[in-house]
Amino acid sequence: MSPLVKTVLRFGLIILALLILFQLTNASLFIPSISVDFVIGIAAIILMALGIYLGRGIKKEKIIEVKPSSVIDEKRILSLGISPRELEVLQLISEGLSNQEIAERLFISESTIKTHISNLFVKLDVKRRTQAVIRGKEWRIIA
Amino acid sequence: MSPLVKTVLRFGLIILALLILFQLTNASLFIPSISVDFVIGIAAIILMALGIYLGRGIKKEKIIEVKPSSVIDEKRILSLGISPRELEVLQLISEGLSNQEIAERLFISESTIKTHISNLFVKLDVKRRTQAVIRGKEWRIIA
DNA sequence: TGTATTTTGGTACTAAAGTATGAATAGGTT
DNA sequence: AACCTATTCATACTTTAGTACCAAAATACA
Repeated sequence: MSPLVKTVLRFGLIILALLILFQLTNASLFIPSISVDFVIGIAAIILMALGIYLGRGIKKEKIIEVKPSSVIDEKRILSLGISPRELEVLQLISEGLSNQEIAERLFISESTIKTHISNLFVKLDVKRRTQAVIRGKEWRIIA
Repeated sequence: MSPLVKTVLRFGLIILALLILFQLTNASLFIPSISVDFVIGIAAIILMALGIYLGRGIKKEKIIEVKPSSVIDEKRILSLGISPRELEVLQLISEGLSNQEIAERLFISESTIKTHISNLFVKLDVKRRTQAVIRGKEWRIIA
């Protein structure tokens, strides 16, 4: 089901439930055999069930927002002064590539890769590529 | 807050809300200036809010159940023939330690660490420690 | 146009990682 | 006892990683 359909259904349910409640209230006023307390009880159950259903829907969307928590923190990248190329290299390091392989992938010399990596280590405050990957993920600057 | 306290609070809220509702209902019957529709409206809002709050709690627990999906696959460790010591070394590699640091941590020589690592690489079918970490997590043999 | 940053690359070096091979020891199994 | 596996360690070696220092282009920017 599309989100739109779901939303329409939800609001439809709310309106329907409210209508039924008002009708029940009126009925209870004219038909003494149905106690007001009974109506209130039914109303309570219906509305709480509705609330739980709606709350679930709200939460579901929130979960969807939370789950892809691997959103890159652009601000931190800027504050660390990490250049786009350096970030690209870091990403490839995290994918398990060697300096040679990264160089071939980016069509530049291994020498340049080493420069980028050395600069990265300073900015990330690490000593090894394995630590760089951990930091990169900790600080959400790579996926 | 502990889960027990939360549960008590929740049910306390439910009872409180119901009591208020019944009181309001009685009041509306004897004081005509307060319309029944008004009471029903307030009841609807309170109960739906309560329902959403309760539903949120239910969902939160479900999320907690889903999150710790990183259970170590002991069967795969055995099938790969990875020894306890090798696994220990792999874990420390994944924490960003150098061979020297791993050796000091485990009170054995760096030479032994290299042996373990070489054997690990064969079993994991990788060429570098960065790849070993990726494989280790892919195959759920490390956290 | 001048300036700052990024990107690129080189050389030379040190350090770390990884391979290959062999071997000793301890513990558990048959 | 004989056997197997895990663990340990060493030597010698090759490869990769990483550092230090420098410098030329390219790019962006005011």
